[in-house]
Amino acid sequence: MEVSTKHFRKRDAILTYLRSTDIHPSAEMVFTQLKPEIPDLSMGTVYRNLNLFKQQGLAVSVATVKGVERFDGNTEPHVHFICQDCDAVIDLMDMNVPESLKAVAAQCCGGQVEGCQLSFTGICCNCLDNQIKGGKAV
Amino acid sequence: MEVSTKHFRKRDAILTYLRSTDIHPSAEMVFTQLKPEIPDLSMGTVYRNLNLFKQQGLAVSVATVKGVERFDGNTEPHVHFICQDCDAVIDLMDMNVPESLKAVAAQCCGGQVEGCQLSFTGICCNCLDNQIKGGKAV
DNA sequence: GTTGTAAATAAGAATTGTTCTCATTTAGGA
DNA sequence: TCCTAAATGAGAACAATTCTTATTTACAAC
Repeated sequence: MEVSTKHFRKRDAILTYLRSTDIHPSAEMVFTQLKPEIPDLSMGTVYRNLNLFKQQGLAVSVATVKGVERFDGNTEPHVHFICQDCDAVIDLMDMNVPESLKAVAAQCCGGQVEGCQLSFTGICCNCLDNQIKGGKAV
Repeated sequence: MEVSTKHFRKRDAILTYLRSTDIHPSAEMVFTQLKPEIPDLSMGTVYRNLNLFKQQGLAVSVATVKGVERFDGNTEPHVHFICQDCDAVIDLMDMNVPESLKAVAAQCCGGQVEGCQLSFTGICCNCLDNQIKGGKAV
């Protein structure tokens, strides 16, 4: 009872993982996650398929954190919080970007607006806790 | 009538250029711009000082476009438009991020919000024009 | 002036994230 | 079985960035 043919097993595994997680993984995080169950997976395949998903609109690049691109299988535009300490990329699902802004942006620049991205940076609650409990002076 | 001592001439030149332009240059763009007037400038110095400015809050990193970090000497939070065709990063000065959003974000994630970034992607007016005039099919 | 010290720098090596190349495997049709 | 096109692994190649080291510079103490 195979869900996917052998031919696309890796591609499917990458997309499935991307859709199942909310950690907004980098290519390497995807690789590390899937390697144990797919021992002959290679980084090339991960990058190749992530880029393919971007082209096809099955995934988006949500941020570049310390030089590393982060991906999201949730292509609905939503807001992110990026922790400067642990590099976590966290969904702020309760917030949404005012749809009206896109129209305003188009007017401002006179061009054709296709996407928008709102993200906050700071220290996430976990890292805040650790800083206090661990006595790590800020 | 030297504005800066010889010791800081390069650092100052980089910051001055960064503040004088609105093209949101990459490290290489800064280098290329200043090299003619400062022939012995090196890329190491550009990167070193850009990172220093970021730490000191004199500059910010506004985006990573096709793997290349882009800088801004204007540290006031404002909105950007990124052209997917020519990689231009353009200020949308008429728009501003609702200050209230930051508070909402802090509530959402329970962490400490320090900055926020709103950017739109699409095709800028120049590239739109070129596509039409040049007859380049999309 | 000379000496000493710390910061700034140039040059290029090293590192790292990403893309490319090419030989191999696989699927599916003729 | 043969053929073709797509997917892949492995590692080379590439590009952006950081690191290393020797040199230069400013400036203060002598």
